[in-house]
Amino acid sequence: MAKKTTIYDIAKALNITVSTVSRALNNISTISESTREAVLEMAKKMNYRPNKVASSLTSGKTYIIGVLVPSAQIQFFASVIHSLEKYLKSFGYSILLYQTNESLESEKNGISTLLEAQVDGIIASMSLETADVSHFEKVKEEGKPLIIFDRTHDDLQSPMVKINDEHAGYLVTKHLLDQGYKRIAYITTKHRIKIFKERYNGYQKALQEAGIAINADYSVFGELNVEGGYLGTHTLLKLKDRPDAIIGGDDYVALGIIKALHENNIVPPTIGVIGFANQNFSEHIIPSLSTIDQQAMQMGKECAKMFLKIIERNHAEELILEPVVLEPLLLPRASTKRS
Amino acid sequence: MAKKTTIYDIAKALNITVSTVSRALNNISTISESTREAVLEMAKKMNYRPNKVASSLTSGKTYIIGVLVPSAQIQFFASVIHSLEKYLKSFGYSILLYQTNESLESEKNGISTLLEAQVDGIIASMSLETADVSHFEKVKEEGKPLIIFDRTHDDLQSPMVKINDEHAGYLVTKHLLDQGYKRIAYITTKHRIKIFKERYNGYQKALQEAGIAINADYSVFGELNVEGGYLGTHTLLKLKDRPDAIIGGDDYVALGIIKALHENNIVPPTIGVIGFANQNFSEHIIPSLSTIDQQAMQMGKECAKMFLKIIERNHAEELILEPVVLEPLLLPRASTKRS
DNA sequence: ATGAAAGCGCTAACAA
DNA sequence: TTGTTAGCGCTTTCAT
Repeated sequence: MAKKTTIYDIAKALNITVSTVSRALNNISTISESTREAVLEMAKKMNYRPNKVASSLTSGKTYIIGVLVPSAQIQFFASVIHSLEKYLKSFGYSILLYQTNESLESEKNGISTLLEAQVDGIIASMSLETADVSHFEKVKEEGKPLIIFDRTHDDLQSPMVKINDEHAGYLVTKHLLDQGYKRIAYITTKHRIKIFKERYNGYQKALQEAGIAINADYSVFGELNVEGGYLGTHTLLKLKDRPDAIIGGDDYVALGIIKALHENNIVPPTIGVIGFANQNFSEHIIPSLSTIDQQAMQMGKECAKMFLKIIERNHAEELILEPVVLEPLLLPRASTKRS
Repeated sequence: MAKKTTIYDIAKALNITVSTVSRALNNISTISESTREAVLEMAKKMNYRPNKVASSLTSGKTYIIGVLVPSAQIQFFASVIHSLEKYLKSFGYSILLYQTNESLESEKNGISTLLEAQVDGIIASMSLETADVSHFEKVKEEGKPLIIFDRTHDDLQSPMVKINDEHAGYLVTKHLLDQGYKRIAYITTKHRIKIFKERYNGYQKALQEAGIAINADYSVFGELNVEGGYLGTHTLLKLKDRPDAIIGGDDYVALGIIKALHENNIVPPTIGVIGFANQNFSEHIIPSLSTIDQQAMQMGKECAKMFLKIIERNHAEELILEPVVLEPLLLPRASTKRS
């Protein structure tokens, strides 16, 4: 590979100076149309490709934004990433990805890595392990915008985008009650992440409103996956007073619930089953699974918009924006439909 | 935010020069243990954070590698991204993500964006639209490694990682034949992407081997999603000589097939159904879906390994590595099981 | 083992 | 409108 062309080469070829070339390339006001065109033409002719690293060093802006998530393999996060990248790209930003794999240690490293890469900001969702959040404070110490989405934390004051999880829990429970279910169980995670707690609160609230006493046996805390739903259901089926509906902490849990019920020759909605997250399979399994849409795409877009808004008024650090709270969407389907 | 500490500040504080600090920080051989420790201590004390942008400018390495995929929302790609990031991270690399959304135009922009960001290499899978591949050549012109995975292209000579798709198609068909199915249909995409063609070739090959004539009516070309499978199945069910098994171009197509069968009160394996991709729901739906595992995680890891290998011997451009071809894995499950 | 000094490619005052 | 000139923070010869 021949040595790469720089603005110096263009300047030399045109007998002008680098600053003029720079101005032409960046389309800065005070430049004559003729030289601008000449520069652009020569740039193309010489196969010039701007070096963003160099420009970042001087300007202090990389146009890269760090995205820190538990895992790109979790569909919800994949959708948020998709949406973030798609939207931010149109504003000239790229996405530097870091996965924590639900580890606090890795999360700390992630913050460091992204900061060292001089990202212009970080959009993050916490790992399940995260209790202490001081590593996130470092982002703000560097004066860079930090936006937290979905998995938030009380100790961290920061702009955030989330969904109304309590309402999600409420909606789900209310829906089951409306369908005539009375003994409603809930299989969820033992983790202390706020959103799961809030959903659970919504569940309790709906039951209380309906004047139904909360049966402790109906709350099962396990893993948030197919296995968790499966095992939890077996526990529930052993009860003298079996539930007539089960809420899964997410759609995978719900899948496990359906599987376990099936083994006992029970097909929803005989026992109603509902999940959270609207995974792309949920609509298509048989019976189709009732669930809550968490608006991952919308969430990505809102994060991006928030980031851009903060970047615009460049005294980011000071102002704490109001959290954006998206409304969960109930998707009633066959698995809860009593006709 | 106070001005950030640089190696200059550390040098001044310790009354040594920046070069010494740099050496200490980078753990370069010719440094006395005592000064190394002193530097490290002072660095910590002064809250020093290295600026990778600056070091990239001099060293010419960013330790960022560009990942260009159709969409992070497609689970296969999400898994590859997950795997890539996870593995490469342990070697000090970060991932800059670019999605083409199946658009050629966007793919070209992606290559430019990544190159301008001075990535150390690009790992890519082509968009469905991609016929001409000249934009990929630019990566190599800059002397940077380009690794193509899964969706490859005949015109592009480059290190690649793929799976044996013809064999995947063969395996699927052979499995159905072994289960006693005879009239095997195939619902796939009209797109000319190589992998789909190859799978189809495998299907034909297996039928030929079994001495079964290929019935043109049994090949349906539609969209590669649930809807495609659903519509395709309705077409197939109208045939006088109905198929007794249907292969779906991927697991979503298979989901659509099952859905359509269900509406006609047919439950697999009465008509056998099998897919490709082993989506994470496939194992858990009822009946569980037979499919092919495409080893997304493995593919990510192989790409990463290949990249590292090329980077090591730094005369990358010259050598074309042998393609890594992963073997597809048949996962026979209930949807095809004739007992 | 350490220091001095020249850049990497670009931006952004300040001058002209 | 264009040119001059410092850097940005770090790496890396070449000296010492």
